[in-house]
Order: sequence, then structure tokens, then C-alpha cells
Amino acid sequence: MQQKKNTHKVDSKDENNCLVKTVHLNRVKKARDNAPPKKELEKLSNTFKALGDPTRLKIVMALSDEEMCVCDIAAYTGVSDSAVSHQLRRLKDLSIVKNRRAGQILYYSLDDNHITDIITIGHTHIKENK
Amino acid sequence: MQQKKNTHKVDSKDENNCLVKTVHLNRVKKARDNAPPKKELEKLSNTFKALGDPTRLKIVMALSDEEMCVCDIAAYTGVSDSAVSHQLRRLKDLSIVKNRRAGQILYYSLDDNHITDIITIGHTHIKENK
DNA sequence: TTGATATATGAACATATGCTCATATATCAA
DNA sequence: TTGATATATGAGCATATGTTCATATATCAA
Repeated sequence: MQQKKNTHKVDSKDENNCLVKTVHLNRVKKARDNAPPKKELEKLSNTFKALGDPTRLKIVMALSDEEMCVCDIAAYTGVSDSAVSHQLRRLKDLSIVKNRRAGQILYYSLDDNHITDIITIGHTHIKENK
Repeated sequence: MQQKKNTHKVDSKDENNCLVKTVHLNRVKKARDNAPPKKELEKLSNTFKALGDPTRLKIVMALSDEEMCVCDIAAYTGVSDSAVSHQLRRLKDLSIVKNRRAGQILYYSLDDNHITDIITIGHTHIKENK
């Protein structure tokens, strides 16, 4: 039988009325109430995923110093122009980078400084948890 | 032939003396000088990658409100206890979450507030670039 | 002890990811 | 125009990833 203190799972219903087991149904409900909209969660996780690949992160960190063209980024990161171009497109779609054209050359730079801030905090995090 | 202004690629050498083409060799060199150590880049990108999956991000965001046990997180996210446990292990290995035991139940919470800060900024970023 | 419960873990599998290669597009120089 | 150069893009492929299932471990109740 159910205890006074929440120390055991009990049957509950999820958002689609399917059976689930919960210990603190109030906490689960509260989490559901505060849950980000699905679209927002997707976009946010996509943004972090973009920084979650070493090559892309290296690109972004380099661009936080100075704008660079595709082939220089390729030379720096050690992957092909094509690979860099693919990654830049992805970063651009997420508004992480922008570009400007000068003749045949496209210069990429960060679109805003949020990303730099995020990286700075991430850096602090890993330093504190060596 | 080479121009006065940097508008064309020229042959250069990368860190391993392999041939690469660069437009602004000085920028590439500067980027190399400022490049994060490989280990650091790996750890940093792994941290962001951890937030780059919708399920994990949802977990982390929920935990920023209140500690939760495994089965409640499972009920909230809609994946199995096992999947949650796998993800929590990963987040714990990255010092993103920690846990405390109360009998059979393990309560997970955020290990520090850096992660919350990162998510807040990420949120601002996606809101500004709707 | 013994059985039940909460979580952890390893293997397996379907899907996602990042790269390369081939090719397309865009700009410049002549 | 025409050829060369810088970047973009789509397909294909090897690897990584997130989940489930089966099973292991840990704690509690009796």
C-alpha cells in the first residue's frame, strides 16, 4: 500500500493518458507545466548540438576573435573546404554565424555575442570540474 | 601572381607541414596560436553535445527547477527509466548533474548553475532569431 | 534470509551525423 | 565571352548516437 512519505512508485497518467509510474506526481505535473514548447526545445537543443561537434566549436571559437574566409577556416581546422562549407551553412541556419561577400571570397563571423558568452561559461564549467 | 590585397588563395603549410591553401595566412596562424588544447576542445564540445539532445535538455531544464528522481524524470520525458538512467549517467560524467540517495530512490539535481546560465543565454539567442 | 522495488548497465539495432567526392554556382580576370 | 577560382550542394558511406530489452545491482520490507 501507499506510504505517507513518497518512497514508492504509484500509477499515474501521462499527458496522453498512458499509464506511467511516478513517485512525486506533483513534481512531474509541475515539470509538465513549465516544460518548453516542443519547437522551442528543438531549436534550443539544435543550437547546443551545433556547438557539440569539435570541428564546429573550433570554427566558432576562432570566429569569435576575427572574421575568416572558408579556405582559411579549412586550413585552420584541417578539414576540406567542402566540409567547412557544410558546417558553416548549418551554423548560419541557426543564426550562429553570418557572412559577407568580397568578390569570390566569403567572410564568416559570429552573428551575435550570445554564443561567445555561452562558450565562456562552458569553459568555466569544465575548468571547475577538472 | 599574388595580389597586393588578399583576394586569392596561396600555398601554405599547416601544423604538420602539409600543403594547404590560405588567403590570410596571418589569420590562420593567429587562430592556431589561440586554439584551445585538444582535450579542452573535446570536453567543451562534449558538454554542449550533452545539451544538444532534446531529451537530455528537457531533463536538465526540469532539474533546474527542482531535484527529481529517475522514474519521475521518465514519466515527464516520456522515455523509459532505462533511457533516463543512461542519459543521467552521461550528464553526471560531465558534472552537469549530481545525485543523492534516499533509500531506493536517487534524486538528481544540477551540479552547478553554469548550465542554467548557458541555457538562459541559449534561450535569449533563439528568441532573438525567431 | 527472501521477494519486491528502484536504478544501473551492456548488447543490439535503427537512425543521425560528419566527412569526402563529384558537381554546381558565383565571381573575377582577360 | 571564356577559363580560373572560391564556395555551395547533393549523394554516398563509415561511424556515432539514443533507444529498448534483458539482466545486474542495491535497498527496503517482512
